[in-house]
Amino acid sequence: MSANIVIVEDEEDLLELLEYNLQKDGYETIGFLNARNVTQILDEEEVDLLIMDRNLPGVEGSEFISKLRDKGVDVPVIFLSAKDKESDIEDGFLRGADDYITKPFNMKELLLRVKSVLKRTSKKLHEGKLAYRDLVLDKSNRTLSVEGENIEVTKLEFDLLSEFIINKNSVLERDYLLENVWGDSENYQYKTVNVAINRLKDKIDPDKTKEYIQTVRGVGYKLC
Amino acid sequence: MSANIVIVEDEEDLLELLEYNLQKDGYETIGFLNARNVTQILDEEEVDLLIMDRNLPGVEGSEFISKLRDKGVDVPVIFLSAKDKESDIEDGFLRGADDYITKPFNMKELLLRVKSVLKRTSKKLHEGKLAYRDLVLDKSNRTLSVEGENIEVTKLEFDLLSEFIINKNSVLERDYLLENVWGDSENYQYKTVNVAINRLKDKIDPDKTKEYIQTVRGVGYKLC
DNA sequence: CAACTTTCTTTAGTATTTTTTAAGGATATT
DNA sequence: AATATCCTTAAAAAATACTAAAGAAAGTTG
Repeated sequence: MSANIVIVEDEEDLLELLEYNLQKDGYETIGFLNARNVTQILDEEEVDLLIMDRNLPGVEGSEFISKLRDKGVDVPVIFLSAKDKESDIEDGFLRGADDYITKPFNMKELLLRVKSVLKRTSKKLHEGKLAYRDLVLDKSNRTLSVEGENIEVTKLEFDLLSEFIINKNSVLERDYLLENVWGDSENYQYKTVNVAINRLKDKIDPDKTKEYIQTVRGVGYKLC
Repeated sequence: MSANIVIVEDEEDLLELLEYNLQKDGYETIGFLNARNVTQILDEEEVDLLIMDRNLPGVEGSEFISKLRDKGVDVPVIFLSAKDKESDIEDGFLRGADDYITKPFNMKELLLRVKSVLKRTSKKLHEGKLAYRDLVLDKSNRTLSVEGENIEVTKLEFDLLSEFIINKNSVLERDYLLENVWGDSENYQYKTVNVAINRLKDKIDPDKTKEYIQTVRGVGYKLC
């Protein structure tokens, strides 16, 4: 499934050019000539990226984003702007933009920045590796190696350890784990987590010398 | 605590300039003239960002990052490059960089891009820490350090000390503490607070020289 | 499709840690 | 010096976690 991109740009030619190029790269685009109906779209549709001219007639682009952020909308934003004075660049970043491109710009670079922002915001579901100390998880194979040795893990164990590596050094509460690994904190009791974690501990550190996962009594567990 | 930034740049003048400016902005920097010992540093230290020239003698910057990613190292990377041919930009992004700046660049923009990358990658840098004098509580780990030394604390002790740091300098009555730390002032007697506080005092100041928590006779306790 | 295997959840009993209670001694306040 | 308040200590109680094993669910194989 491809990403949905909303573009707000008052120069009609440029808007068309952007839509054309982004669509050619396989993205779904929705174009606007002003910021008026954008908020609504963000509420209703799954929007993955917002590309926005800062110099819109009426509302200032950065002002607009600032308000969005205040409302808790955290869609990634790339600003487009003719200005390149330093103060403006600063303003753009400070107001919650994820990237900033000054006009005139190279279309190819824009496409790459779009790709880059999407890559780091989308959760990188089935690619790459996660590592911590001598634990290495390979997401594509769903395999685990400990100190270079391959260890068989079940789906649950893999997901659980992923969550810990992503949040290394933070204590994860049982409720959080049930919600984010099991996907439902209502219909499981927290002891389920205990047992699952101990099974995992046993697999990654059978001699109990490494202390990868520590239990934080009364709170949860942490990887460190 | 500020972010740690590793910079790899073979032009000595530029490296110095970067270090100077980043340090001025409050970051800790470690500079390298080549990629040789960088891997080691990434293993050993908590590195929050890697700024790397792509055109290093010997190893190609993007090649280097590519290998890091394969090993599961997920430190954010900003590439620096004199090249601006399209094919290069693409390569740079595809190999796991988080941002890309072409030389010659505006130092202010670099600083802002650094800030931006750090903001989205490590939210927990300043967040979630409570500190007073040389007591530092990290909420995400639930760890306490006193004068830089890590001290084990239980859930109750952690919550208790949190309450004191949040309300530093004000006297907290036993009833208030039972209500806000224990969550119930009905079913506990106030002596419970005494014992808990003394246990805490003992942990954070075993020699009794610091006087972090003072008892206010007839009223309660305060941290100062 | 039934038997089997594997994985996961629940339960119960046990072990461990933490917290509370309580009593006697210490300290401050009047 | 008398009194109220607080600290220290130790033991009892409570909370929490671990272990092992049985039951349930899902997937596999003959």
